Amino acid sequence: METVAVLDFETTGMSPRLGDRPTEIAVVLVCDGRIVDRYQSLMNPRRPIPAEITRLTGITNAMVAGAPPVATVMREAARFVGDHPLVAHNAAFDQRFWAAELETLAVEVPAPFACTMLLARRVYPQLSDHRLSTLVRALALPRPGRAHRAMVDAEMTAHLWCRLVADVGAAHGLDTVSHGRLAAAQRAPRQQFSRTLGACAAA
DNA sequence: TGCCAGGCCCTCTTTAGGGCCTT
Repeated sequence: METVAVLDFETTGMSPRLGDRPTEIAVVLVCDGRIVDRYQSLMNPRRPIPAEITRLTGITNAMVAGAPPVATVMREAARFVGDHPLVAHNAAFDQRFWAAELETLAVEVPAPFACTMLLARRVYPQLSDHRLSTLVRALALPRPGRAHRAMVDAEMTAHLWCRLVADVGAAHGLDTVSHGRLAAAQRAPRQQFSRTLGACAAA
């Protein structure tokens, strides 16, 4: 049975290219439709957290002042993820920080990302928007705590991933829906989503 | 000085523009 690693970052801003860095990471391992392991840590970004981001996440400069350095936490997180394929909501965002920080540590990042936001746009086009909070509410998924903390968002994304796998399998008559199949189909044009899934199934 | 993400998607498009989504 395939295991995937669902991750979520809290950061000081939107772009590592502009100097933003992670303040917290959470990774949950999902196998056979359930969470089987968890990793979570605050980290010290060595730059101030803007007030508006503290208001959003609740993570303060005082909270990260005593946290381990980013490099230490990222090495631990990379070991925890191992070779498992990755999943995130709006994965382009988390992938940028994942790649940027691991690149500075000379750690290879071979695992591909699947994006629950791109997939949700394909699978639930009737919804008004595809924010994580909207999807959790619309699909009646578990909400384990305050949103915009890494572990809560990672767990909500994990539940969304499991629901997507189940719904795609049921809608397309597939016994198993792998990470690779969904990652390949998530960027297909909307009209070709089903055909791409079928092609991946036949391959 | 003033501005600064970026990839995807839709449409009043495709030689472009703007909304969505993450913090």
